[in-house]
Amino acid sequence: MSEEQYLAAYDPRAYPAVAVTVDVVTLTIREGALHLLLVRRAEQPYADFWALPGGFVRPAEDLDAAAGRELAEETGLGGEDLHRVHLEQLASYGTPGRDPRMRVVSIAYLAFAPDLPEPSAGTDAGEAEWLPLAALPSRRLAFDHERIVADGLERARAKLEYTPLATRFLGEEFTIADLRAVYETVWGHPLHAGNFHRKVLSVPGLVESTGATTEHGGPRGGPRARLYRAGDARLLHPALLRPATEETAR
Amino acid sequence: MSEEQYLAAYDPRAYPAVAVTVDVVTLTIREGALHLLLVRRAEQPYADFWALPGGFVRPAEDLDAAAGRELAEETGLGGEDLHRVHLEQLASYGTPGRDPRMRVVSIAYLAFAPDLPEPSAGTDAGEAEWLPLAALPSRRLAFDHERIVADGLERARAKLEYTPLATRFLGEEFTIADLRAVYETVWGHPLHAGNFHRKVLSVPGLVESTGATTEHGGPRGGPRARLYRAGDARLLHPALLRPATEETAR
DNA sequence: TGAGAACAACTCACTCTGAGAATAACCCCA
DNA sequence: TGGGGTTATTCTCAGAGTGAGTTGTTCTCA
Repeated sequence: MSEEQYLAAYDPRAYPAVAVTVDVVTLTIREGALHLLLVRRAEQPYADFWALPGGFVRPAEDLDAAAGRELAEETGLGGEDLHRVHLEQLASYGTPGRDPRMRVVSIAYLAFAPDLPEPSAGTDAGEAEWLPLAALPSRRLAFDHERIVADGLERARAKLEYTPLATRFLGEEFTIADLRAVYETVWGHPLHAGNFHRKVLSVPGLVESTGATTEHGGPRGGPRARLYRAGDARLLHPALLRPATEETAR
Repeated sequence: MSEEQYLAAYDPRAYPAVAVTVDVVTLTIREGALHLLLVRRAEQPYADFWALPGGFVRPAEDLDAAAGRELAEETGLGGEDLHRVHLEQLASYGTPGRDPRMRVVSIAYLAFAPDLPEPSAGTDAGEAEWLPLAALPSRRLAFDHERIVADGLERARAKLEYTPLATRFLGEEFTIADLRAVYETVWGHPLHAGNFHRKVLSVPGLVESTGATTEHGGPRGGPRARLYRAGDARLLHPALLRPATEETAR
C-alpha cells in the first residue's frame, strides 16, 4: 500500500476522542505586586469558579497560536500590546478525570506581561480580573489550575535567574530600580540595591543605556535615574542567582 | 468557550478528532558515548524510518504512565531496571501537519537511563537500537523527531547543571571519575579532574560515600577509587555550571 | 532651607573558580 | 621484580565574583 492509499483509507475517528486545550498562566506586576490573570467560568463544570484563560485548540491552529489567541481574547489586547508579552510553553496536564466531562489534555503556557489595562474589554468570556497572587491561597480554582499556577510561578522565578525576561514586565524604558523591583516582587524578598546595580550592568546584553534619565527624581526624593532598555541577550552569563534559600529542595 | 464546551459535554465525537501520543527521548551512556533509543517504524507513514519510541495515550492512562509504558515496552525492561530510570516531561509538539494522517499532539518525555541491555527483547515494535548520538546527524528521523531530540539534549545538558541527575546514568555505586565521565560525555568536553572532584564533594547532597573503594585500580593504572552513591538532594546548590561557552546564545 | 530618600560608585573581606602541581597508589610490561 | 606510565586525591595560588556597608550627590517634600 502506498502512502497515498494508506492516508486515504485512514479513519481518524477510529481513535478514542481526546480534547486538547491550552491554558495560560499570565503574570504581570501591578502596583508593586505580582498579579495573575483569571476568568470566571460561566458554565458547568466548575461554574462560577475562577480559572485560567484557555480553551480548545482549533483544528488547524498551532499550539502557540492557540495560546496567543486565548490570551488576546481574554485581555482584549491587540497585536501592538501583545507584542511585548513573552509567551512560552510551560507543561502539559492530562491526568484522566481532571475534567469531569471527558478526557482533556491541556497544554499550559506561561506569559510575562507588562502592566496591562484591565482585562475583559469586549471579550466573549464573562468576567476577567487581575488577581494579586497574595490573594490566591484563599481562592479555589477550577480543574487542576492551582497546580498549573504553582508550576508556572516556579518556572517564572527560575527564568529570572538566567534570562532577561524580567524586562518583559516593564515598559520600553526602565531604570535599574524598576528592574530590581521586578526581581524583588517575583522572588518575594529584597535585594541589595548596590550589588544588584553592579551585577545588572556587568552582565553582557541584559540592558543597554538609552542615554536619557528620568524627568524627575523619585516621588520621595532622590536624583534622576538613568534609563535603560532591554539588551539583546537571550541567556544571562553569568546568571543572576537567587540568594540561597537554605535547603532549597533537599 | 460556551457552546463549544456544551457540545463537547454531550458528544465528544462532535469534536474534530485529535490524537494524543507520547514520545520518549531516552538517553544512556554506552562505551563512553551518549546513545539514544530509537525504533524502526514498520508502517506508514514514515515506514522504515527510525523514530522515537512512543504511541497513543490510552483512554484512562495518565501521561506519565503512558511514557513509562512505552519506554518499558520498547526497552523490554521490567520494573526492576526501570526503577532507576529518570523520566520527566519535556515539551509538547502539536503543529498541524506534523503527522500526515491527522492532527496529533505529542507529549514528549525525556529519560535518563543507566547502561541498559540491548533493547527490543520481545516487544511488538520491530527493530530497536541504541544509536550513538554522534551518528544522529546522518540519519533522518520520522515526523519532527529530530527537533524533539535536539530539545531533549539541550534540556539534558542543562539539567546536569542544577540537579543530581547525572547519577541516573550510573549504577548504584560509582566513583567520582565515573561521574565526571558522565558530565564530559553529555556536555561534550573535558573537565578539570581536580576541580570537579573538589566541587562534587562540596555540593551538599550530591553524593555520599559508601566507605568502600573499587576492587582494583583503573585498567591503565592508578590507585583504587572511593565509591559513592547518589545523595538525597533534588537540586544542587551551588550548581555545577558548564564552562562558559562564549556567547552562549546572544 | 533642612531632612530624608535614593541613584550611583566605591571599598573590603570573603568565597568560589580555573589552572597547575604534588603525592601516592596501582597497572602493565620488560 | 623494577620502572614507567596512569590515575585518584589533595594542595596551592591568583583572579573573579559576591555580600555588606559607606560615601557623594541629586532631588522631593515640608
